[in-house]
Amino acid sequence: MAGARRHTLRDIAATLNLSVNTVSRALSGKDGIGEETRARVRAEAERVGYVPNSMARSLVLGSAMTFGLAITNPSNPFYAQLISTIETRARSHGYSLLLTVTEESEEHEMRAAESLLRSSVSGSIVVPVQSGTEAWRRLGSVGVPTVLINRDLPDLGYRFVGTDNELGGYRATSHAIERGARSIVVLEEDLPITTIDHRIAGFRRAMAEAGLPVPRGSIMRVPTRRHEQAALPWQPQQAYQVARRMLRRTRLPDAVVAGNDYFALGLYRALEEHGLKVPDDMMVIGFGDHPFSAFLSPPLTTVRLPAEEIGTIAVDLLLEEISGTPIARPLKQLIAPTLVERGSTQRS
Amino acid sequence: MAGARRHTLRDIAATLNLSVNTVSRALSGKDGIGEETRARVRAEAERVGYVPNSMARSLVLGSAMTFGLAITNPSNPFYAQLISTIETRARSHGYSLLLTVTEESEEHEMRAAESLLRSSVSGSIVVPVQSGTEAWRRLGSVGVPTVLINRDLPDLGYRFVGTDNELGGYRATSHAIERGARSIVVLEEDLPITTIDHRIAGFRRAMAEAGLPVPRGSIMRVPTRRHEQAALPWQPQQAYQVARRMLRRTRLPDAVVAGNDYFALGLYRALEEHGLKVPDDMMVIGFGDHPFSAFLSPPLTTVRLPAEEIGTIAVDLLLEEISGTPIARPLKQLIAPTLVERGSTQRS
DNA sequence: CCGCGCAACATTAACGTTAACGTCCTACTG
DNA sequence: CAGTAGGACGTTAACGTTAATGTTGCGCGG
Repeated sequence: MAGARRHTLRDIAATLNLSVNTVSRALSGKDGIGEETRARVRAEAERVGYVPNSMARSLVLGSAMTFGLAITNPSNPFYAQLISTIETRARSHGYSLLLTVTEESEEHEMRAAESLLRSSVSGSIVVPVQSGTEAWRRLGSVGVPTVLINRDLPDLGYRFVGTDNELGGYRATSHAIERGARSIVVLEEDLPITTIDHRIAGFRRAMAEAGLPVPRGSIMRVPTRRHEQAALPWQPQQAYQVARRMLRRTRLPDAVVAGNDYFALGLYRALEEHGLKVPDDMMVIGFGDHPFSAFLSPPLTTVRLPAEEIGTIAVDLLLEEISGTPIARPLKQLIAPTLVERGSTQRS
Repeated sequence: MAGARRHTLRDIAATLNLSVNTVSRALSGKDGIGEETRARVRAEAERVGYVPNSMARSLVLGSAMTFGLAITNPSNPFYAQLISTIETRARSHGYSLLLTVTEESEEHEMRAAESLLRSSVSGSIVVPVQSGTEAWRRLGSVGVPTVLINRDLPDLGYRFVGTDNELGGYRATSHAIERGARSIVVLEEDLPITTIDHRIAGFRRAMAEAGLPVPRGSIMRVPTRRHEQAALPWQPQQAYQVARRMLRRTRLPDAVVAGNDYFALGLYRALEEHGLKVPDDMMVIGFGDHPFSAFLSPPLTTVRLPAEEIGTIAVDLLLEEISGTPIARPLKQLIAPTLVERGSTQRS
């Protein structure tokens, strides 16, 4: 790891007896440069392994060619795929990705926003913790294009791309009803997040349309304490315990709609221990279509979230906003999730 | 998203009738500044919402206070946790994280290295694709401290932190033998990666020590075509198909050691379809301890990889190298994985 | 043969910050 | 009371790049 100082434009200019500006223009392909000179500059740059200093470049250009991405938890498969999609798409347009992990903590979120601000990111894509709007308000107020994904912060008036969770909840529930369920329980995370509220709203709508009652106890909350285990995705363990509590009831539901596939997994175990068969004794529907879900026994019916689409649109929105083209898209954009029907709702 | 220009030190200096330098020192907490002046500066900075421009700062300081992280695939749970750990630890030391996704492609890797170089990262943590060393050689040659994780590139002589995969393979295999297995098959990914080779070497050592033969066909390869589905983790589907091929053999193994838990999952299905019970008819051991593995039926015995430890050490190595403290650690560091014994190897 | 225009380069300034060095004034020492 | 130390601030330069503006010299038309 030898500390060979990096070569600069000045170095090249000096060895070739040219001015710094000439070298700059030669390398950046601008005209007003003789072909022979350009070739000489290129050769020398190649020889010494010249790498432009993008900090100096950003400083003078006012743009860092970097997008900031604030994610609550990369171990959530949905967010992992978002990271992949966003990074790849951003890079294909010449932008780098500055990643911040907020761990569902407002304090981390503040630091993350501060960090993105300092770095003068050209734009940022944010999954807000949704416990406060302060952190991200400043980003917009200093003119950093910001797109919220997955969870909205309506107060800010930012662009938003997310899943139509209401529709997801509705489709999952309707599907269960179609397959014969009359009494349905929802197993949701214990976080004050709009995505969850919307899913529950969709559940209620489906039940109402079918004329089915939603008695007390239909919505069960799984305590997830994300703060303490930030690096881990939702633990099936907590859902398992809540499910066991549910199984002590005298009247059991015909179906359970779980807030994510890990919850469904915990439920699977509780049911197995209790001697109940999926789907004959109880149907199970998950959310997220995690990579393992298709291979459970029985394969899990689940709502597939449009991660790729959300990531792609988010980047495109930033690009359009930066380029100044008027954006012919709605301010808030909800992508419909699709229900993947599998064995856990397929009664024989 | 009003384009309010960002305030600079000069703005503050102007309104307070001070010099830029005074303002700078007041805010950065250096001495040689009157307490009253410092308070006035702080107040004004607060009032206008001053945010230091880290590009200008990096330019003059020569350090961007940024680490680069090159990951092949964030959807791999192991890498997802690495990202989490590394980001959090880096941030706690004041460093931001520039993330690049290489998608197991040498071409992407070249671009990633180039990008990190341009950004003058203070250090970088790299999971190499291992199809070539060229991309990362330059990083070191211009003095960027670089730590390889998970996969080594011995030619480069860089620091390396990874899992002791040989030991992992050995422990998994020994465990199966202890539990009575005599004929064992290994299901591994079809990539030319040292981690896989080491796991297989550990397998062979355990077999040899137990005096067991390793006939042809003991190592089965799962084609994974990562390039085509970069955003997805390993698909159980491919392992399932390979497993079915295996089940057509006349003599079946007593145990299968899978290269990762997704493979084990595919195997579970193949076995179930074939009417074979885990673990009584065949034991299964996975690699990675993915979050779902403890909740499979039966729960999967698997080798837990030390993601947190690797991420932490990698960041610490960079910090030490940057601070110039002599590092009292071996150049190559292998962390021992731990075997998590669960139901899939627990015969009744 | 004069002057104009243009190609090919050089010079200068600027981006926002930090570091090294200057300058002033006050207060203390002998 | 002269000398000086040091606190409080200002000035200057630098980081590496790009953009705006100068400066040559040469060819060409009138």
